[in-house]
Amino acid sequence: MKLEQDYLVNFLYLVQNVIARQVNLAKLEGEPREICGVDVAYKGEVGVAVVVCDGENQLVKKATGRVGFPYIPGLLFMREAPLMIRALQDLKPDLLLVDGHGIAHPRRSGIATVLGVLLNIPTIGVAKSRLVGEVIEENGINYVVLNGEKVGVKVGKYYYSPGNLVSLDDVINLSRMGYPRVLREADRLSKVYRNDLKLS
DNA sequence: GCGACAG
DNA sequence: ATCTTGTCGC
Repeated sequence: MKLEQDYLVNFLYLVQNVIARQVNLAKLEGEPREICGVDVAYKGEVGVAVVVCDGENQLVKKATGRVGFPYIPGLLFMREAPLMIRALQDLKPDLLLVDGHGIAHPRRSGIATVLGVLLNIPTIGVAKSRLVGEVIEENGINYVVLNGEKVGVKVGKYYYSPGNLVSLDDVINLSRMGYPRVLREADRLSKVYRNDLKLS
């Protein structure tokens, strides 16, 4: 599968626009009790999604499967969201951190937003590099501005943006706590399981 | 046409 | 993301 300029891309853009319209940027209410992080590692065409959670009972869940969709900037969700959803299974975290952007996206529909809307849970996107927007400093905060609107913040080398059911302030608060442990663990474990793959 | 472009 | 050697700095 190597689509490039297909009608499928336009269709997926339409899907993202519909999802973006469902986003709710209301402030998170109360302290999230269970916070999870999700990431994916690959071994060729096979992907391993890992979810790591903090809270009452810490837990790790994973899902493995062949990934048939290619990586296309702006359509990352098509490549990784399916496996991430499988790894999450019936989990309903109070907050899910996703490796990638939220509304700091061309159509305000990054993978964190897609997961947040589809699963109807609070999500925040944490990316290692910029996809869109410009970074503008204001009152000591480096905002990611898109079309004149603040859609996220940059702290160090990381970009944080709302996925769904969280406010920009919630995102700023999280960004001030350093790179999330659950994400670092999800990243580490996904690679561990990836390496243990074609063996045991 | 050219450059940019999450993972 | 993944591949992949050596090198710079704390």
